[in-house]
Formats: sequence, C-alpha cells, structure tokens
Amino acid sequence: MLDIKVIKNDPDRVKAAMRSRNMDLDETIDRLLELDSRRRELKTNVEELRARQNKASKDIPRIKKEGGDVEAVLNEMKQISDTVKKLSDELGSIEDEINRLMFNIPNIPHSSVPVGKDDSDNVEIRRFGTPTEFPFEPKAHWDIGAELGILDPETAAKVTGARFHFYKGLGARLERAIVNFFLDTHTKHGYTEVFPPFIANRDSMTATGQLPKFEEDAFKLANNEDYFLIPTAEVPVTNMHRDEILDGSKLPIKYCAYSACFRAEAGSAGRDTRGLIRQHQFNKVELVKFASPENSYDELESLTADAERVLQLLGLPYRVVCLCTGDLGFSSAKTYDIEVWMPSYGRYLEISSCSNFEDFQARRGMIRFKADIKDKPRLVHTLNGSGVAVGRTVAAILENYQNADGSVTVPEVLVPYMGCGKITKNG
RNA sequence: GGAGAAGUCGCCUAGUUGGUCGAGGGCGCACGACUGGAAAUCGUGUAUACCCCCAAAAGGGUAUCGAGGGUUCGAAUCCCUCCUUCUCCGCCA
Repeated sequence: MLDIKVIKNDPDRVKAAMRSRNMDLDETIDRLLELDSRRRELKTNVEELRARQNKASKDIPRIKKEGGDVEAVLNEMKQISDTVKKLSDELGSIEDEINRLMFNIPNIPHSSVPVGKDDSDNVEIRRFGTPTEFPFEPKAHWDIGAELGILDPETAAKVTGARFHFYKGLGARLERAIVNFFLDTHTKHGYTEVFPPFIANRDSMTATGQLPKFEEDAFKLANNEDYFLIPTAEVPVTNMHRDEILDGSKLPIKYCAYSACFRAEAGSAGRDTRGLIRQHQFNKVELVKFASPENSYDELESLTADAERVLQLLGLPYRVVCLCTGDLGFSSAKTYDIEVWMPSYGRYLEISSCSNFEDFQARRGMIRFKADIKDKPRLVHTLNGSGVAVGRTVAAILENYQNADGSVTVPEVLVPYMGCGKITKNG
C-alpha cells in the first residue's frame, strides 16, 4: 500500500497517477484526507487522556502509602477511563476505514512507465530471435500433445474438471526437465533455491497484494478461512521476510523457487480454453528479490535479464514489452512482460512478468532493512518475475520445435535432463 | 485428534497478594577509556511504530511483555478465545 503521507503531501499527484491507471479515485482520496485529519485529532486527544491515566497510576499507590484518600482521584479516573474507551472506539473505526480504503489503492506507476490505456499501448523494448517459420503447416501444442500422447486434458476433466491437465510419459518428463533446468540456471546466477509451502495465510496474501481486493481470484480452503492456495511462489517467498528487519549489507537477497500455482481464473471463461495456456493449476519457477531503494530499478533490469536467459538458452524467440500505466498490475510500479513466440496464436504470448513493487508490498508486510546498525529501519523494495512459467514453456517448445513428421526436437540444453533428443509418438 | 508444559527487549533470563515495569540481570553489539597493538578490564549506550512540536536537531507523549478480547482507576502479572513451540499418546507419507 501507499504511504498515506504521500497522499497527504500531494493528493493531486496521486489522483493523476490513478487516472493514468484508468481509475478515478478522487473521492476516495478526498475522503482519506478527511479521515486522516480526524484520526490525528482523535489520537492526540486519546493520548493526552492516557498520559493522565498513567500519571494517576503512579500517584495512587503513593497517596495510599502516605495514608491519603484516593476516592476522589478514582472517581475522576473512572470518568476519564470511560471517555478514553469511547474515543478510542471511534478512533478504531476511523482507522479501519482508512485501512479499507488504503488497501484498495494500487501502486503509483514509476515515472519511466509509458502512459497508456490498455495493452495496445505497451511498448516493445527488444526482441530475441525471429518468429519461427515452418516449411509445413505448424500445429497447435494441444494437437501435438494429443497426437504424441503426452498431454491429456480429457482425463484431467474427469478426475478434476476443466482447465486441468495430465502430462504423460515424455510430456511429464519434459515438464520436470524444464523445472530442473530453470532452477539449475538461476542458482548458478546467485539465486538461493527455496521450496515453499503451496498454501499461504491471509496475512501473507495481503502483504503481496492478492488480498483483500482480489479474493475471488484465489482458491480458498473450505475448512480454514485463513488458508489460500498460492497463485504464485511470490506469495510465500516474499513473505519469508515479513515483519523482519534485514541486514542492509546482505541486499539484494535473491531467491528462486519452484511451485505449483493455483488460479481460479475468475472472469476468464471462454478465453484460452484449449491447451496449456490458462489452467487452474500450473507450474512456475519464480525469481524474488529484496533490494535497497537506491538500486531497485537496476535490479529490475537484471532480474528481467535473468528470466530472459532461460528462453535464450532454450532458443525460443521472444520479445520484452514494458507495460503501460493502464495495463500495470495492482501492486506494481513498473513491469516488463516477456512474451514468447507462440505459432498457434500467431503472436507473442506472455510467459513471464517482471515487476518492481518498490515499497508497496514491503509496507504491507513491514519488510525493512538497516544499511547500518545505527540507521533507522527503511522499507526494502521487493521485486519478482517468473523465471519462467513452465506450462507455457512446454507449449512454446512443442510448437516452435515441432517437425513435419509430428515429432518434437528437444532443445539442446534439455537433452541431459530428458535423456533423449526427440519426442516421438512411441516415446 | 487427545493429554500436559511453555511463549518477556538480537539471544538467555528476572518478574505471581495487579500499581513508581517499556520492563532488572547476563550475553551480544556500538562508541569511548586503558594499550605500541590486541586480549582482558572499566565506562556509556543499546527496540519498533505512531502522535505533538519543529526549518532541522533536540524535546514531549502514546502504544507494544505470542495475537485478539475482557475485568479494573490501573495488567507482563487475573479471566476468555486463538496461534505457535516442546513432551507424551493416537494416526499417517
């Protein structure tokens, strides 16, 4: 969440930032200013009364010891106690309303983010490779997967429901090979591997920004109101350092993590219904960084480069786009999407999203650092990016590496993990 | 799931008839003294958030003894709920 001081000091800047995200929050912000001034007024009041209570608490035993009469003081204190209770109840409800409003205000886009209305205004930054060309009519990965017998959504539909997949044989092996290749590559470049819980609690989901605004997008466990299936490893990994003060000399802290990811995909009915592109459960290797504010944008560039590296090694054509203000995610200040060439779509398709959240998540989760032991703690900047989505990588490999005879060539870097150079119908 | 025990300032620990306890001691850490330098020793300091004041510094105040509620003029201390950890039993990969 934002610092309410930013809103107080420059409400017009915040209003303008929200408009660039296609949101009109003018009324919310005006309301917040009003609530905040009322809050401070009440708080001062309550604290003064509390100070009198504390003073009396020290006086009463002394007066008693000296044999004095405390009756009058007790009566007065009783009244103050009642007033304090009433005022602090009011203060509490004002603070609740402030929090409710603050939790629903997205991050302010960084000044380098292009202003735009929707994804058509995103700005392409660079490309790697060129769209794959075929001397034959290429097939979509769901057809390739079905013909090779390695992808089976029908059985998954029976066992579970729509938007789930069984991978079989070399398909299952390919998924696993990719996970291992990604983790091996990232750990070689300074990321510490972690294997997180796939369920996170409400506080964690709130800190990273999935809650309270997007609760309907998450799978919630029926027998525990506080538990959610994670939509990304970003949630457990970023929350590892929630409510901690980190040693500034250790920054940036870099983690990579494999996890299954679970998304309700509310509101996406009818979109990408075939294949591996949009599933309720998919695998992903995530990169997470905790950085100091001074260089978090350099860290965003290198994080994006780290995510790009695995696609380069796999020889998959991709491009990097900078999301415009209107397409930016709720918690993010700046995001690069990496889009892989997907022949069946005839266009580039998102396979990774790399973001700098600045202190937006850190403030919610109280993730701080001290550069020096004498310094005051400051909020870290958190970043993360897919490194990268595994299911979509399988789709991209099947489509970009398909051969005329229906087989799929295994990218060279995966051969050691696969134990074979080609996926054919007979395995 | 059942039965017990426990959760205090980075770590260890004191704190039970509720009152001057945000909280004592030790360790650690920082700074200083001593030293040619170091060790040892001695001294000083050692949380976080917010509010007021303020150009800033300084200063004043409030809250925080696992979390949340309650009793009370007043709670680390009493009551309730929850969470976590440990031990034993059950169950299980």
